[in-house]
Amino acid sequence: MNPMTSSTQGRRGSYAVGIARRQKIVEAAARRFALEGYQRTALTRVAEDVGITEGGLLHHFRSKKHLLLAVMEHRFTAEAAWWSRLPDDADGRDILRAMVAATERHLREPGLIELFVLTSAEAADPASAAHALFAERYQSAVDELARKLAAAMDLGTVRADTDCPAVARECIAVSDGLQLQWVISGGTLDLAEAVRLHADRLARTLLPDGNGL
Amino acid sequence: MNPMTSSTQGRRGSYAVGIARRQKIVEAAARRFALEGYQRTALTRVAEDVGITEGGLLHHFRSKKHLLLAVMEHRFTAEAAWWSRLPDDADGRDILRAMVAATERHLREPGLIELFVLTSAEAADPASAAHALFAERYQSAVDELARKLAAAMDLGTVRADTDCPAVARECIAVSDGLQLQWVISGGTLDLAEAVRLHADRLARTLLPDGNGL
DNA sequence: AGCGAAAACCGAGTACGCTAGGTTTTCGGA
DNA sequence: TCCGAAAACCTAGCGTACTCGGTTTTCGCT
Repeated sequence: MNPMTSSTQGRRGSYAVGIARRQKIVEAAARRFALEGYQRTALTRVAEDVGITEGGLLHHFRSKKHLLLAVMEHRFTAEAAWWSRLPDDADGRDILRAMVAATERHLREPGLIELFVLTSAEAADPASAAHALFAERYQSAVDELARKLAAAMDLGTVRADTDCPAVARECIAVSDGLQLQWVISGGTLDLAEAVRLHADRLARTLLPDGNGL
Repeated sequence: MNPMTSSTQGRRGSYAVGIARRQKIVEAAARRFALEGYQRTALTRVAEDVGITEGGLLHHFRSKKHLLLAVMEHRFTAEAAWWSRLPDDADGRDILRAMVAATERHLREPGLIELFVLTSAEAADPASAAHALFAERYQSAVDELARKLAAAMDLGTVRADTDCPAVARECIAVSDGLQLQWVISGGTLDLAEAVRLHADRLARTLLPDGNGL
């Protein structure tokens, strides 16, 4: 998965010092970004935190955006791991409830949603590195959710006439869109409740019994 | 509404040259941003376009972000004007159809969605100028939509047990979230169709006849 | 008409993101 | 063990966003 952590035949690969350094940098950056915001953190400060020069830091991460991306990549893998814990034979109601639970999880990690919104904007530029990562992340997120919905449909816990990929896309769109409204409201909006209301309404058209959550 | 366009007693206000200049600047910036992207446009280029210095430009717009904001403000007023054309006695189905029509409108304006996503991210910072504007815009957008839904409910074209503000928030969240997925997909995703599918599903729980669009 | 205050604009300087090239350090293999 | 190639790191310099004075232009008011 990661070609930098172990030497490939022919190529050299990273040294032990480099790997350790990169880890320190990501940790320091994550701390600074959450504390004082992405825009307001200077690369020099992060470099100072780990005891190297700005130029030295740029050797490991080609740009400030690449550094932000590395921070986000950590979060994404953690998120994917959490979702994979939802069993494949989960019924329709379980899946919708997981959407709400995921939102509650996000709310417990301070600064995460802000960083997510920021990276999203960066990914809008097709030339950026974030673009590729986000494109892949969204694809797999939608696919994974659609797959679980389709499995539930096979088991009869989701109505047979459901457009699973479309519902999956909608769920993720609602999650992202409401997160945006949440940050802009300054945390005033009851994000978890808003997601719950959507999932509840969705349940009434999706589940065979026609009831909510 | 705009204290700069007309002289208030005591204060001086802008000069005619200044107002004309600002307009030229916003036009030039909008062109550049759409053409070569926000990040890649240098303020100096925009200043050159209108025949002044970078310092001169910064006199009118305190920062590059403020300039972006001015561009977006134009779009927002145009958007609000479009929505106000939807009559107050529109029935539930009309309102949902308007959501789809609005999306199709956005798709016809190149670069607009990218700029929107970008400004959203900026607005995540409570200290930024975009924050205030977006907070206000979202509030009025949600309120306006909720109001129209409530009016339709009074006329019996939307089910009586509908949580209008929640539905309004959801519609806007879906729109924003899908726009994000659209830019990240590089325009591959059929945005209008995705919005239509959501509106259709919503119609089946919201409208008294229980049919789609 | 023309005074004067505020707007409009310029120019120099700063901080930061980033590039280019050179120097030092690491560490696999002879 | 120690050679040397690649990684790790630094220094110098450029472009850009932004600040801070100072200078010029506008235009309401007498």
